[in-house]
Amino acid sequence: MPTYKTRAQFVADDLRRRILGGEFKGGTQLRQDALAKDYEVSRIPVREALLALESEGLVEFHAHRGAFTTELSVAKIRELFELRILLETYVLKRAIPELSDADLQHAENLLRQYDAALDSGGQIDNWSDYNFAFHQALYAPAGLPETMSLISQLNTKSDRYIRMQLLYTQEIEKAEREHHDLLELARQGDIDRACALLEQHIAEACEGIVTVLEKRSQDLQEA
Amino acid sequence: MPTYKTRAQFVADDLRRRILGGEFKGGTQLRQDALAKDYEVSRIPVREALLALESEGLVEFHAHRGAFTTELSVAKIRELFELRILLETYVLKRAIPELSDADLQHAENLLRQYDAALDSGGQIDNWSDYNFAFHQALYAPAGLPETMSLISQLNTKSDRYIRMQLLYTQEIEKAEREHHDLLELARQGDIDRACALLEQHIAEACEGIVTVLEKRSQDLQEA
DNA sequence: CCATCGTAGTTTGTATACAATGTGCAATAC
DNA sequence: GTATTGCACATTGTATACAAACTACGATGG
Repeated sequence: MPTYKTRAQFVADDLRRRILGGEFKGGTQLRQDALAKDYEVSRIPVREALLALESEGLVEFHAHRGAFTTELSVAKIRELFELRILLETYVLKRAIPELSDADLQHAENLLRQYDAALDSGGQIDNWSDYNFAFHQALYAPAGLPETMSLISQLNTKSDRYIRMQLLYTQEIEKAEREHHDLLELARQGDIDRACALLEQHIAEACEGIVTVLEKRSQDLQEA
Repeated sequence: MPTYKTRAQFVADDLRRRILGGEFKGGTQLRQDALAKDYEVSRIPVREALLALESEGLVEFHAHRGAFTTELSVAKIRELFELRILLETYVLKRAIPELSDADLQHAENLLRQYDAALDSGGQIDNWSDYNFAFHQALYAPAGLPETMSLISQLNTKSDRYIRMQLLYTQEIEKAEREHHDLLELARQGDIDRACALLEQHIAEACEGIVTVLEKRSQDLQEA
């Protein structure tokens, strides 16, 4: 918890937002000089920001050639989502027996805010944040911070594609219903069915993304 | 695969080696100026190296206060090793059906080099590298690069403690025998027993480390 | 005597300037 | 006409210099 935010962190946060928002197509070079001008800082904090994003898997550095935004293949996306299933069902299983009333209340509050935001016109921009916050609320009581960190990583990497899917399909309501069901199963302490639902929840999101990607690459070939 | 090595990468590699080698006790501050003098470079590449190590979990940055080497609690070590069991048995299960004769030969060659190095006086320094290379040889055929990357991360984080354990106990020969058994089970395609052995292999290493750590902290309290 | 504030000194964070490397185009040779 | 070489330019990587923030210690007030 840095009490103060350095310029490098500020640039990193904003660049992450822009990349995840889809502003740059995969493989585009991020010129340090241009970004430095954009943010009215020198290239040093920009470099540091890019290095931070590299460690998150959002950009790749090639020595003396610069930073390029990464693009995931369908195979890697499937792999990421398989990992998410493995890790997230693992923590959920550990978390459910530890869930306190306060934890459940907290998760429910998140869902309510969420529903409210949906009704007042879909704010897709920060849907990902809400989404992860809800999952985190269910997972955190397991008391496995390292695991949570890995899950967070995986979510960041796949975030771009989740947003893309949400733009093309109307999956938010479905995900939302599943979230309510998941919370209910967690409340009942039904570990097996909760994990099964979670697995399905993630797997279907994956398939949705792959479908969109393959459709889009077909469109590109036709054009 | 950078064709050329920048100074930042060189410093990062050497610092990683030093940290994992136990040169710095947990929580010590790494002063950029001192390191810059050490390596006869400016502070810029040193900063970048420290940032890289931060993303690997070996150091922590506090804004305007600098970088400190991290120290893992027993709870976090247990968590890391649980994650290793989860992920490594997962890839092993996927890898075994894909293992070609060449893959098995490669793994066996690594074991031989390893045995030879052991006989000619224990080279603990690069034991970790050999160790990971062997495991990687068994896992790689699964064709799951993202998963391998996570496993590699977890190994890096726990590496220091593995070395420490090896210094205090004579576990290398035992690990080595288990490696031979693991290879044999993989060759036979016995997924269940191979995964069970792997799980035991990792879990026992974890217990060994925890034992050493708790003994050491007792010694410190007495002193 | 303890707490709080201010100041000096140290260390980090960032800007500017320079060096090193990669890229692309043009000129030349075949 | 094509391939190769060399040079100019653009971009990254690093050094130096400066600004900002934290720490520690002592002075001042309660």
